[in-house]
Amino acid sequence: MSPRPEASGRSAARAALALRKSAPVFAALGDDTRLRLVALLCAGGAMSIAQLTLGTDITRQAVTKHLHVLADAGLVHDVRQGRERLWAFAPDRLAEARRSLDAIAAQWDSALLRLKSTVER
Amino acid sequence: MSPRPEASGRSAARAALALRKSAPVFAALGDDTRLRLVALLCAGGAMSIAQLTLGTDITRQAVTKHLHVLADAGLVHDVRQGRERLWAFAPDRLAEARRSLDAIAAQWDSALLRLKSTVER
DNA sequence: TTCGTGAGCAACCTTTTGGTTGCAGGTTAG
DNA sequence: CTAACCTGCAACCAAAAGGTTGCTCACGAA
Repeated sequence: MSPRPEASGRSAARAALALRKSAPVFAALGDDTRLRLVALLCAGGAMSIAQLTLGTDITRQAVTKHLHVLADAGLVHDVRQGRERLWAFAPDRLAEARRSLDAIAAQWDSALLRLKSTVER
Repeated sequence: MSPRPEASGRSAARAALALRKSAPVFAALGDDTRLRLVALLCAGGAMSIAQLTLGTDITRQAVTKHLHVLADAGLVHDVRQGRERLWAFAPDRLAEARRSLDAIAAQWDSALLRLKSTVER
């Protein structure tokens, strides 16, 4: 009876917790500048703050703040190297967020299926 | 030559656009209350504001504001019915956001692969 | 018709956010 | 050693976000 399609039980509660845990990640991604930073670090490997500021129209300090927001959300981590500080993408939290969205979508699909079967009955 | 694995060309630019488009969706999901609302509407079908306020410790007005934020992000839409107004989940934008996260993850994986092959060479 | 209920609108308040400027501290190249 | 460069910290500011209260309006049932 385990693969039963979500009877509002324990697994739903677990999903809700995972969802609440992903909220800060979504909040961190919900900004153009930060989303761009994530994409950059994701494609180009670790970069310094100065490099990340290049190509932006905001101050280095603003970029620093955004990086800290991303770090607090666990999307990014820093490595000190000499006089620079390199920032790198950290994939774990984003994977969690991805699973959360998948869970929501799956819940929607199953709700649609239930509705359809109810109508046909 | 179309399914070439991302040579930083036109398709990358298209992905960047899709990403920027998803930022408002992530911003809308980046709040505990709204995430909970989305999960509710996703599982339970359309609901009125009064119903959605039940089980929350905030005012009906606050819930209304959150619903408007979600509607602006395209995650939810409303249907007027008599004196009530029902809110329902709208899956399209969330699917787009999901694809955006997938694209980021894929970019990360391919970057790792490139790095690995470079090291081995 | 009248009363109860679900909703809209507007004003207001506090906290957070996104951004800036200015200055001080390490590090590395010449 | 010294100058150039990358970074950190703190103060400050304007705008946006999250929330509340108070009032009004529309609908439905009795």
